[in-house]
Amino acid sequence: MTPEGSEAVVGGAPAAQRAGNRLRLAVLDRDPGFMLVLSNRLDALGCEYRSLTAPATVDALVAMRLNALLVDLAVMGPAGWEYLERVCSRLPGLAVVVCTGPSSVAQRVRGLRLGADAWVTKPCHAEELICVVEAAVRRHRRAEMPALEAAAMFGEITVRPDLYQAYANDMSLELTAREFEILHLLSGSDRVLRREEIYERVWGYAMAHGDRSVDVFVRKLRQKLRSASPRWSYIHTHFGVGYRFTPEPEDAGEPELELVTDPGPAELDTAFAR
Amino acid sequence: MTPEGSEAVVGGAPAAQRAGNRLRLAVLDRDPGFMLVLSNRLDALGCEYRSLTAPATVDALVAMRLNALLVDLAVMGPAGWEYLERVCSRLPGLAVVVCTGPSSVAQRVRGLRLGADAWVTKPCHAEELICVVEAAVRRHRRAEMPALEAAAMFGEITVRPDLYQAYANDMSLELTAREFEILHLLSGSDRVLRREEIYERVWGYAMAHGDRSVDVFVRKLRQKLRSASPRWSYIHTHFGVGYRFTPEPEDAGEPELELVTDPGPAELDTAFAR
DNA sequence: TAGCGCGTAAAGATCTTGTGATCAGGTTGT
DNA sequence: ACAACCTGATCACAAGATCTTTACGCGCTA
Repeated sequence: MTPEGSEAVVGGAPAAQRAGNRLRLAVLDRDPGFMLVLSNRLDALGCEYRSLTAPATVDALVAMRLNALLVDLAVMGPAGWEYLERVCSRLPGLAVVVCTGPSSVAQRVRGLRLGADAWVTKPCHAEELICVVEAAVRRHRRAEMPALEAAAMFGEITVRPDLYQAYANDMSLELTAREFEILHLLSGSDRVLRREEIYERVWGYAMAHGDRSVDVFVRKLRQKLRSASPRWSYIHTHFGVGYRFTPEPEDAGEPELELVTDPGPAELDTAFAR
Repeated sequence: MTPEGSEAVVGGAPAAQRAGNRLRLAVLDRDPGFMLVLSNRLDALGCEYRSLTAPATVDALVAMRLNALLVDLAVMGPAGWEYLERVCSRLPGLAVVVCTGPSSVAQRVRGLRLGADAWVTKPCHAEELICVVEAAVRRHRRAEMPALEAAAMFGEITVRPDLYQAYANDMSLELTAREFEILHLLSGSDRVLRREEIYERVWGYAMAHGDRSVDVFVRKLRQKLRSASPRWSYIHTHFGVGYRFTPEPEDAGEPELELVTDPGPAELDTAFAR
């Protein structure tokens, strides 16, 4: 498994995944004719792609910042199944489409069960194949879409996705790229986010067991948030679960009437009663 | 099975959320043989499905609370395209799989571009078809996650899966992660749950013989529930069996006009009383 | 009434998180 | 190309919070 020439095509992309609306695809296949036809279609669509002739490591795939992976299992023989499983489990956010020669129902079922999003049998039309890939990517993207770039304000903090920065009283918090991504993710959701979830959506792949990266970044964020807006608290810990973002004024001393601070159950639009 | 989607909406509701992990599928097809084979597989998987012989309106589909729609475009003829487009655009959270007879590349491309998640050509194997549907749903679920877990109310208690917490009168019960998991599990099921069952579903592995952890947690839960909602009892012991969750007003002497909570005949402890 | 299951309570073990520091790798400016 | 600088990944440790285990006595069933 050689991570040949795995430098990312585009270096500067600050965001891991919000890179763009365009398809970023890697094709693992050794059929020159197939690649030629496919390349023509991909070029015509102005799609960024990279062709591989040997399986890339998971880390290499991460570095490529892909939306989708198109793979011919024949390239790897029996080891292909393991590879498919590893890629799908480590990169749950990556659309994986298998395009390979004649196969049995059992094989296709196995591939799909391992996490592949689609299975296309060769020979096939490039146009159709690309549609299948796009359909798979479309799904994943729907999750990212709501993270549009509208500025939002929480307490004294303003989050500016267009500037990749957050502010308090017109003063920048001087967040680094990753810090901002985490703040942006948290602030865009009013529920508790588990660490694994945060990691997966920011780093782009599954979190290793015992990784404390999220904690460390939350600490840095809290530090900067506190020094910019001392009277508010924003990121709340849910022990054993994860973190939740909600601007709350720091109850500084006098206990006023009740702390109705909990916005939770007040608005159960979807509550059921029995 | 008849297309009356009412039970899903009005009914005992808590089922709606618990079933969140399972596939809820509607099949729009007129081929009896196809349906027969497919039904067998779906039954074997314990999957909830509904078969339709005529296109349902978008609103009807919403009422069915589906994860996926499997459709044979042949049922509608040329109008099928328009239907496909409308369903896909109005219900972006629904996985739509087309399974129809022989088609041209152009038709398949059109279907996928209109928003279908996959296109399977008949004749096909039921097993494979279901895998394709599951792959589409799997991908979808990632995007729909936040909306899936709805809040639920029992007596004076509100359970908020999105906040990993329960409330009574806008006040948090301060449940720990594990306490919440158990309450969530219990409240989602009307029947008596054996200790082993609870343990296995919360801890994730089999309970050791003689382990009292479940009892201890039930005690803590009862304590917090009682102090937050003294006039109700929620977790009931079934001696020698396990526990059952049902909100019941504490009949402290005079029977006031209570909710329709009728403990009498409703006490049929069946698995389907809902 | 005897035996077992269950409620209750507390102490100890274990797991989580907060925090500061260090190290390696990449980026920027010259 | 080189070097200063910045960022992100890990580690170790401490403080808490939570979970498990154990013990005892009462209530339920037979």
